[in-house]
Amino acid sequence: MSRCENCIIRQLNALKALSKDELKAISDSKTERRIKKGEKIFDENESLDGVFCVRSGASKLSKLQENGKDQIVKIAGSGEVLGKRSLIAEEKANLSATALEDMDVCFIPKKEITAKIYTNPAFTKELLQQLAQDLKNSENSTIDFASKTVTQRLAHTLLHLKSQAGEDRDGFLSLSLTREDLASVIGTATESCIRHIATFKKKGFIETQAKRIKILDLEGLKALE
Amino acid sequence: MSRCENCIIRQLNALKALSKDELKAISDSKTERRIKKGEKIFDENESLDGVFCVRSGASKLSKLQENGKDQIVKIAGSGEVLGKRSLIAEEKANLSATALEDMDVCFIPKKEITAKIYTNPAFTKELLQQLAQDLKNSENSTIDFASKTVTQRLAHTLLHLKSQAGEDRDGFLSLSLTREDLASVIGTATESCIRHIATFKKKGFIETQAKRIKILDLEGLKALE
DNA sequence: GGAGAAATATGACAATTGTCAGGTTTTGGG
DNA sequence: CCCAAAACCTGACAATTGTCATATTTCTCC
Repeated sequence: MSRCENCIIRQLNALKALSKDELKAISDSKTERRIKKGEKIFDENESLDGVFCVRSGASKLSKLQENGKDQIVKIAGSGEVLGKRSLIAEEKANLSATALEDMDVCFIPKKEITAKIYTNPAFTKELLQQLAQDLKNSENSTIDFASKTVTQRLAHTLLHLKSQAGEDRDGFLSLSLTREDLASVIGTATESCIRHIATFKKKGFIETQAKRIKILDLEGLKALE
Repeated sequence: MSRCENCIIRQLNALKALSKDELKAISDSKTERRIKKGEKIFDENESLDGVFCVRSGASKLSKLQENGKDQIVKIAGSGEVLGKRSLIAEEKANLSATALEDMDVCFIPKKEITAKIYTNPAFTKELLQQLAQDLKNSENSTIDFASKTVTQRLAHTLLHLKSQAGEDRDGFLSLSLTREDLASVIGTATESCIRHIATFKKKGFIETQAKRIKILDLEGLKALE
């Protein structure tokens, strides 16, 4: 069983502001969970009594639409704390979280977090700043959807996936989404997404091998977004 | 000169968590500003050393796009605290704020706010919850742009304007945006927006008088969104 | 109140995106 | 390794949205 005090992942989120003793308390009350690809971590409208700290693996945060399609809002990988917003707002989850790969997450009960918000100013500051960043990212994402074309959003998303999840030793994006999920991230129909990918291939910007994508011309993609 | 202690507007935002003494301190250091329709309150990339509490009048928060168009992210009216996100993130403004009507705002210097974040837990909690709400709204807005049609977004925006700003005695929306601004809120071309408005008129959902819009069939619009 | 500017409106057409239908390839479990 | 299911891909066409050109109406301010 791993200990929060020794976990490097916490450097990536607000938990880094906690003292060794505080981390020990969290460590004692947390539970580790292994989540298989495709499993849900939590569902929209679910009451969460804690947060999930992602140790490894990527997840998607999405919301089911009336037409039955799942609209992805964000891809969240290691270091992210899922359920943070719901915990702070004291509301049910607005989005559901689903594993895109096998994941290791730690569940930290609500009381461990809320207690510290009012007693550890450094932690509070981190939380506020994290929310402020999330808000900026979300606003910028809204702007992209409102004013950019599918081509631009695809280029942007591929570049984002490269910097967020990285590449494997063959140069392919480490996180390969299905075309359906990629289309949802971009906010378009699966077929439309596939066609734009085909265009990018023809233009030499990318190369694919089954669902995997390799970026060949970074500058070319940057010029598009 | 009005005093924060007596200002009812603060009930609408995180400032409501402050004590009378804290409000007095803020009141002494704040400056009131009257902003004319069309004027900018602050610009994107500007360093803000405080926040603007809106007493009256509506504003738009927007970001200039490469194509020269302004993408509106949000309409902010009385009670809203503009610049909050930048102050917390300790960053330059991500969006610019422009008056849509004549406005009265109070400028509150940064230090008045930051000091209280770590000393008044109730205020901190309000701030966190406000950011969490903003984040949820922004995420839901992203979802709408990513998955809804222009018709749906227009219907939704009209209903939102009605509940946010209300109607005048003739039943017209109190806040009348130009078609260009309305199009930007919706994320479409001005002409497209105008055409959808014409369609709504033909169907009896709304009525217009110059730029002003009156909602005739609330249920009809709700069914569309 | 009138002139000029700005905003609103409409037509015609192009470009983009969505949908449906059908194929092919890939994947994962036994 | 094989087979069924899932994912991927393509074509054909429809629907939506964007663009440009040009009226018409409304607003502004002198």
